[in-house]
Amino acid sequence: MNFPPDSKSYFEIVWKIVREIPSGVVSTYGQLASMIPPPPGVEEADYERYGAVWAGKAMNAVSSADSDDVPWQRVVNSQGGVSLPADSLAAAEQRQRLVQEGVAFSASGKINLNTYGWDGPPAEWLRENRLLTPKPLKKPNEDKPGQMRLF
DNA sequence: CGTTTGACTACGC
DNA sequence: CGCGTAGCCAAAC
Repeated sequence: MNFPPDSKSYFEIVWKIVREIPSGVVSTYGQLASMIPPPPGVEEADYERYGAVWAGKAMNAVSSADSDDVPWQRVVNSQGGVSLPADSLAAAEQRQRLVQEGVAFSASGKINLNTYGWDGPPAEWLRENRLLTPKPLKKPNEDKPGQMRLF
């Protein structure tokens, strides 16, 4: 399917959402896309598949646009890892910025989304902006409800 | 003007 | 748990 007819406008929406991500937590490309309704003329199936790619392009466009206030470092891939070339300067900066915010990386360079994953903006904010409920950053398996920890 | 290349993911080994 | 692949297309080379 084609790139959104008005990619600039799509980017703006992505940036708007990213600005809502609090310090110390992270979102993913897929989660961002899940909050944005499919642009006009885009089949839902296609959107589900490539929405994350568009979110990535939106992030790619950040530094070169009037979007310096977008906390781009808080967007990672579905596995909780930095998606820039591992040896790039930008990747190093992203990791550093996140650590500065208190986000921890595992030995393999991944962030535990169960701990640092974003739940999304308040329902009211979503409604005001005509956006959808984000897909959870999952793995309900690890923090078993009902299983209490004794210290 | 043909090729390569992405700030993605889910899926299969 | 890690690596490769498909699907898709605009842009940079």
